[in-house]
Amino acid sequence: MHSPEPRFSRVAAVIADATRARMLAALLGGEYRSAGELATAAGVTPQAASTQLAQLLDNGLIAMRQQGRHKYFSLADGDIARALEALSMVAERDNVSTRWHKPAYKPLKYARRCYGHMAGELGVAQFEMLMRQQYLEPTEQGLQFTSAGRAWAVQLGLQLPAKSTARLAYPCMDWSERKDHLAGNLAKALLELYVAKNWLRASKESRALKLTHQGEQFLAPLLNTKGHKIHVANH
Amino acid sequence: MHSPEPRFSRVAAVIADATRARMLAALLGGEYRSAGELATAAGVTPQAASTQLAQLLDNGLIAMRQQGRHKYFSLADGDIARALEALSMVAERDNVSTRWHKPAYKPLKYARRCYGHMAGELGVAQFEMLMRQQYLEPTEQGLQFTSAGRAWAVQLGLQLPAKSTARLAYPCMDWSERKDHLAGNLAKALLELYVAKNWLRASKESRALKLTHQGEQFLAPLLNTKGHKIHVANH
DNA sequence: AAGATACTTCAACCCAGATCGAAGCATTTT
DNA sequence: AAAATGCTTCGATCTGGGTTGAAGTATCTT
Repeated sequence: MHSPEPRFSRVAAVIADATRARMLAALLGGEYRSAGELATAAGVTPQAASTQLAQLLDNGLIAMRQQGRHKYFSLADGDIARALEALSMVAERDNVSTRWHKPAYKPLKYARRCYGHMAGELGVAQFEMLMRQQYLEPTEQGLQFTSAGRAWAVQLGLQLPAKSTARLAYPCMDWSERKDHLAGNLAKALLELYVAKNWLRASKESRALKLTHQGEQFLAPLLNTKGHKIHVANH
Repeated sequence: MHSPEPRFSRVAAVIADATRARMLAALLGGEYRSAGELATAAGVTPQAASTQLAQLLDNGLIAMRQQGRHKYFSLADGDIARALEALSMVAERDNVSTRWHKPAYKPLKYARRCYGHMAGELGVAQFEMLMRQQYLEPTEQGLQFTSAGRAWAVQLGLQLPAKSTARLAYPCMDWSERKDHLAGNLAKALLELYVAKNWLRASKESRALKLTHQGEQFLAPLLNTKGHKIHVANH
C-alpha cells in the first residue's frame, strides 16, 4: 500500500555496482569498447563482465554493436552521460578543493574527454573564450554562432557541423571546475579538429587528454591559457 | 591494481535503495519533512528510517535541522535535485509515451513541485510563455528580465527576488515533457505567488499541484493553456 | 514525577545479487 | 578439421547491507 519505488532508483541501482560503474566510466570518453576491454578495465573475469554488460544493456544504459565475434559497447546516449556527470557533481562536491591536488588527478582536471567533447580546465577555457570573444551568443535554441564566430571557425578549418536535430552547442556544468564548459555537436567537432591537428592526444586507457608541443604552441594561446608542462605528451 | 571505484557510484549506491529513494522522492518537492513523516512516506518502521536517514546525511544528500525532539530533513542542495532529475530523465526515457496515460500519473504530468519550483506541463507552459512574450531573455548570466518582463512581474504582484548568488532563472530539462521549464529563484518566487493567490494548491502527500477554480480562471489563460478539469481541486 | 512522543543504537537474522569455475557456442585462424 | 579466441550460460557459493525487535536517550506534556 505504500508508494511505489521511484523509477530513478532503478537506474541508480544499475550504476551503483562498482564493476558496472567502472565500465561506464571507461565509456564516458565517448567511444566504443569491446567486452574484453571492459572486463579488464573493470578488473573482473570475462564471465562477470558479460553478466554486468547484459544488465547495462537491458536497462538501456549502453548500446551494443556486434562485429563478428566481437561486441562493441558505448553509452546509450547523452542523457546517460549527463546523469553520470550530475552524480559526479554531487560526489565531488566536498573534494573539489582537496582532491585535485593529488598528482594522479591533475591530468584529468586539466583536460579530459566527456562523451565526445572536451571538459576540465581546457574545456572551461574554451567555453569562456568563445563567450568572451562573442563568437557564440545565447539564443532560445541554445548557443549559436555569431558572424564573427563563424569567421573564426572557418579560419580554424572547422567543418561546421551539419544541421541536425541535436542542439549545436550548449553549456554544461563541469564537475571538476564548477563552471560551464561547451557541450553539443560543435564541442565534438572542435575536439575532433584539435586531435586531427595533433594539438591534443587522446589515450585509450584514460579519459585524460594530453597537450602536445604543437598544442602548447597553438591551442593554449588560442584559448588564452598557458599549457601545463607536466601534461605535455612526449613523442 | 585495477582502477578505483568511480566516486559517482558511491552516490548512486545511496540513491539505489528503495527506502532511501522514496525518502528522497518525498523531499523532491522542496520542503522540510520530519523523520517520522519520511518513515511513513517510505513505508518502513521508524528505526529503519533512522538508519537510512543517517546514511543520507553522512553522504551529504540531505540536510538536517533539529527542533526540540523533532528532526527535519530536506535535500542538501540543488545539485542533488538535479542529479535525481537527470536519473529520472534516463528512467523515464522509454516510458514517456505510454506511462503518462495512466490516470494515476496525470496530475504529476500536469503540474508538480520540483525542488521549490513548478514542473510538468504547467511549468513548461510557464517557461514558453515567458520566452514567447520576451519577458525573459538569455544572457551570459542566465535568463534575465526584459523591461517588458519586469512590468509584467510588477503587475502580477511579484516581489522580484532579492539579488543573490544563485542565478535568477535558468532553463531546466523536464523529464516528463522533455522540454525546458523554468528553474531558479524566479521560478520559486512564482510558485509561491501562485499558491498565495490560491491559483495552485500544494498537497502534503504528493508532489502534484492542483489547479483551483481561481487558477483555472486566471492562471491558465495567463500561461495560454487550458486547465484540465480533472485536476481542479474541490473545495 | 510519571507518562508519552520522537528518534537512536544494538545484536541477530535474512536475502538479493555479485562472483567464480566449468561447460557451451559461435566465429576466426591455422 | 582442429585449435584458438571472444563471449555467454549455468549452478554453487558467499557476503554486504537492509530489516526487525528490544532496549536506550532526549524532549515535551500533564
